[in-house]
Amino acid sequence: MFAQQVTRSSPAAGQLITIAPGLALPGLTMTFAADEEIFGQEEAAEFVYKVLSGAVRTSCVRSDGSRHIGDFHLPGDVFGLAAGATHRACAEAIVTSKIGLVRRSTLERAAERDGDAARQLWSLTSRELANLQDHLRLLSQKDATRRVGAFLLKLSRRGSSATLELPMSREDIGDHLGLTLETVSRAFGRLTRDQAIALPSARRVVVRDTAALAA
Amino acid sequence: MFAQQVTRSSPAAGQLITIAPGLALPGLTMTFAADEEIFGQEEAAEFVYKVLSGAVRTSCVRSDGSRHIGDFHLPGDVFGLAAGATHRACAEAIVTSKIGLVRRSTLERAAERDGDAARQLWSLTSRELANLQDHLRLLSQKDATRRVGAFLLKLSRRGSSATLELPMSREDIGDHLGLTLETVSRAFGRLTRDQAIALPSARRVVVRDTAALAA
DNA sequence: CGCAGGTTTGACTTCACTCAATCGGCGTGG
DNA sequence: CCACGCCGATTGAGTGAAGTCAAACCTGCG
Repeated sequence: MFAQQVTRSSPAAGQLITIAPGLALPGLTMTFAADEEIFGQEEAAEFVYKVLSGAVRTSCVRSDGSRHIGDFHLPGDVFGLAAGATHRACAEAIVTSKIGLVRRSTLERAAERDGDAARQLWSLTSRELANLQDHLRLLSQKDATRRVGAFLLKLSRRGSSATLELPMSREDIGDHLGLTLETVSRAFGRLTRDQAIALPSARRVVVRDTAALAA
Repeated sequence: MFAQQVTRSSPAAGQLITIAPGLALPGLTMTFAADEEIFGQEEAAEFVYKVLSGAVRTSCVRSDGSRHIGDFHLPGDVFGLAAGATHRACAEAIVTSKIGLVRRSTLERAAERDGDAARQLWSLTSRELANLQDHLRLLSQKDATRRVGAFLLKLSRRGSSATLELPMSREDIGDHLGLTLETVSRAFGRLTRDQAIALPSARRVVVRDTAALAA
């Protein structure tokens, strides 16, 4: 059931990781296999992470055993920045992923030295917060099809092409949107029938009508 | 239907507003009547606000006309900090509220001068983000009673006494939790029957069993 | 070629929404 | 001081959308 650290690569040190435009800091890169844990809930927050390739989900388990996926992180995204002393969620690679790591202490020293770096970090956190507010608005919306549509729309805005390659399963999407995997699947079906998207395969989505998704 | 600026007080300038522990900045205080707008959606974000007394809701209207309440702000809370150039939501006083205002430019100058101030602001934003993540976890939970229970629990942790005075209506709570006002009312009823809370009056809640609320 | 995983589809149930009526407190005015 | 009216809250009946359980279906991979 759980991630096994089968193919964790030996860390490569001495890399420069670009945390924000104009803010590159020394760190290391590691490769994580699918379903491998990057950091755990309640774990001390030692690093800040950046997705170089692959995809990551940050999730936590509720008291009733159900899982909540806070967010998905795609190449270019920085995550683990919002944590306090310990992580409030765990992060796992969805597919094989190359991750850049920068020590928080490195970050803090850079912020102290350089006011511009501090502002970049502040701005990064603010943008993350705005993202979260959007997602909140999405979730407080009830209609399942709209939720899935908005989710796909957000993904499609990231990619250059109209075709999306989904790294995550229906269950992952469900746990992110507060729906069951069956409902997510039915929403895909309805969107396909309504010509809003096309589904060449289960994990490949072609966005046909962005307006219909936003509806 | 909408806020009317009936009793807006003339602003009192030259006050020191405590934005964060050890970060008091010059600003002004204003008093807003119930349902009066503090700032509007799409409005330029000129100030950062702090609740001195009363209660505030930040909300926005979705494309389908329904209202989403992002958060409630109680005395001591700072809001409007996360905004970019313009506000992404509007803020209204729920009851008569005294609000402290500090210009963003004042804040930014303080952050540039003083590294510690910058860190305080960063930390404030991070805490707001963590709050939002909690709320997200709450919302992706389906059970209406649990949502309301968790909401009351969060409120009760703020107050010193076990008795809560709710400034907001059932509809406000519903728009915050993604429920209808009737469902909120039924959840209150169920929690009362289960001895988790007592309801001396509609707007007064006595928390009897915190464990039952968390369940 | 067959297995295992994720995905789709189906039948049934449950829970929240909708619409509607009633209740209750509070302020106003007679 | 009491009666009325207003507004928010509660309660009820019926509907609909998503959840649950279960079976069938791909599809990539050993």
